[in-house]
Amino acid sequence: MKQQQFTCQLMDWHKRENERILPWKGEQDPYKIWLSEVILQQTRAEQGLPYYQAFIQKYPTIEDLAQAPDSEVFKLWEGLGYYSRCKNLLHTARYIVNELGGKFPVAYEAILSLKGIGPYTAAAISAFAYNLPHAVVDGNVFRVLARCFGIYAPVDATESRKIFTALANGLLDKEQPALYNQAIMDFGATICKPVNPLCSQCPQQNLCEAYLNGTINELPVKEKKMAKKMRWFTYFIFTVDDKTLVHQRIAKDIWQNLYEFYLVETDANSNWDNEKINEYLQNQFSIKDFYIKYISPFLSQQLTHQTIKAQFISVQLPHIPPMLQHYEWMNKQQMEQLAFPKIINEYRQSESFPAMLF
DNA sequence: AAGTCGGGGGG
DNA sequence: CCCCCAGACTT
Repeated sequence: MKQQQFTCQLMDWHKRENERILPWKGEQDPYKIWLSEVILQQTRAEQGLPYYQAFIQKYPTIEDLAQAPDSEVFKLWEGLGYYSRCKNLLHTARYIVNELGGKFPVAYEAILSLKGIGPYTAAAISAFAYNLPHAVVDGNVFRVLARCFGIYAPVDATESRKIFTALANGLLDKEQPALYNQAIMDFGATICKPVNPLCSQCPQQNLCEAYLNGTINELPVKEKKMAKKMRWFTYFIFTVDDKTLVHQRIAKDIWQNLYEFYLVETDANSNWDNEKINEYLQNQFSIKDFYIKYISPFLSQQLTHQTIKAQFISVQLPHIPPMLQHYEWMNKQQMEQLAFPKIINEYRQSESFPAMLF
């Protein structure tokens, strides 16, 4: 039976050749498992590793996390991306502490119902923390199964999930679900890699459809290709004495809950010269008495589905204009507590080393 | 079912 | 430059 052979060869590889070491491997505390899995959603292990360690050190228990202020947790998450994960993490920590007496749910369905926990993370926690027989289906598993079993169903189609999940659960070693799940993900990450997989040293050579048919580069199949948008951000950095205007992003858009400066988004690369800035400040805020300290060129940041071009215009004001009073004005020390998008931090860093300016 | 949400690393 | 990553949520 091919399925049993796959599992047998996978477990054998795991026990004898898998040398991948990560701090959450073998962990059984559901809180730590949960934290690591959320951090690792759509994130490479190497990228998430320092964040995991920082979170565990600062919040050793779920009670510690639940009691922490939002801003502090977002600051710790800063730079990791997909910030709704952080919001849901806090929400669920507080829910478990306040409504469930701090006891992490044990049943798969109960775990799945928590905010920020989907099918993958629920299976991972069930298996790693409680050794329950649920197979994880992540990007690694999609790829490994598509190749080994020659599955051409597109992995990014909702309907295909059922096929892969059913197959994954059929392959699961039900005597040791935690070990099996760890094995298949490590295998996908180190041997059956997305590009240039190490087929020459692969333990599944004898049964891998893609390898035997020479179709490794065709699998897995993806069908969606998202168009990229270009967005032009002009940030006004308004300062009055030692205070700077900041604003928390609340709209349904990128970087929700993070902070930024005063933003003007335009359709195209509009040229903000002195004259246009004068006109804008007078018309919008009735500001006349100001000093333009610096106009930066556009910095660029690539996101998955959009390219951000951001420009920074530093404007010193004699006093806080009435029309900008409802914004937050913070000094340097206060600003250090806030989480900013990467492109803003890049500018802020260059700002503190004027010699390095572009 | 399709769109949206970041940032880093590798080819 | 493009693709992918220990996915989940919203519409």
